[in-house]
Amino acid sequence: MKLTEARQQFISSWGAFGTHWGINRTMAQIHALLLICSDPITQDDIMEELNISRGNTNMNIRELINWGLVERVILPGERKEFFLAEKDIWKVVKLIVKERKKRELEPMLKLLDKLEEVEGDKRDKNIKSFLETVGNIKKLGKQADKTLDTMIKAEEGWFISSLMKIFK
Amino acid sequence: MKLTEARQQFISSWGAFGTHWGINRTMAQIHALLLICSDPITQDDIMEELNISRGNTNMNIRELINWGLVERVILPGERKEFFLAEKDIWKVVKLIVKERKKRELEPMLKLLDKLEEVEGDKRDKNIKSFLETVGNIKKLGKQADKTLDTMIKAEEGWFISSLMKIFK
DNA sequence: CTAAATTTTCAGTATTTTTTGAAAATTCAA
DNA sequence: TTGAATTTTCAAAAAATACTGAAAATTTAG
Repeated sequence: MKLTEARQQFISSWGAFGTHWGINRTMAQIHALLLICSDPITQDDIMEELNISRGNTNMNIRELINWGLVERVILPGERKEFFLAEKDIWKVVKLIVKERKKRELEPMLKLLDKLEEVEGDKRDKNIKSFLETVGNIKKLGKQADKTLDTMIKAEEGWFISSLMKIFK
Repeated sequence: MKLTEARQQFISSWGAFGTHWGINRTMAQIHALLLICSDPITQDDIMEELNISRGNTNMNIRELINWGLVERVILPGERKEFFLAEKDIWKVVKLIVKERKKRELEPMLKLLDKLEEVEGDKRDKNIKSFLETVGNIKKLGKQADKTLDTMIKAEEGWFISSLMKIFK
């Protein structure tokens, strides 16, 4: 396989992958492209490579920057802005986990706390079932939250070797 | 908060949660409803509670059954089919992980294997960068794959206590 | 300051995804 | 069997989401 084709496949499947994870296709594709470029590239480079409009490119780059996955680079003597992705995959994973934990897991846990205060006779079958479900989800969610916190702080080497010990 | 309101909030936020995880809103809402019902319920119950059409209900129940999250129950003396969700949250998580691993992680790893066979001079900056990115993602992906396999087979108690040891 | 280059915004458009509802298929009691 | 009850399918409609492109805002070299 030629590099050009390999790059295209990587970008397109990373994009499809993203859509299964609540990230829009274009954002994931731009990210993929930046991941395989060793040097910073411009908006126009991205527009050309992915065949997308200026507005679309701009908005999605900004979002990638918000996530901390991409940084703006100013090259001396150049008028245009350049963009560069974080290449350390472990850092990438941690950034994504951190962001999604904040956006999704934490609000969910807060809601579950509130829902446990539901009023009514605890012996009522419906209430019992509701509280049981909510309680169990919360328990697992809290554990996941702690584990992810540890992971976010961890060095890759340390984390992987800890996992290895358990999961040989 | 009254049970009715609490149930609604739970269902609606579980639905929103699902959309961030590549599961459609309705499927997640039906799942939420079934999770908090101790007894099996019918399609019509679901349609009424969630205000959705028969076709939509039917398709999404079927999908939940495909995932192994819900089972069809035939009650003696009843003509209609009833549905019941797996209530053990640990099992639920394992079923979801198993399904998504199969649908997403495994195909991705297969693709990365293929992409590593790209032809060309390994000293070319672009090829080098491409191979490095692909290789690193593959390495992490393989580790994740192994860890998830262990998790899928594990008992909750064992798994959580193993995590506790590391992540105190 | 001026104006060209560049970035950002956003209303309108296009695309994708989800939902509906009615018809077709299936099931099952009698 | 038969036909009423129930489930399933799927084309068309609606809703949600993403994208475009041109105008506005911003930046910077001279």
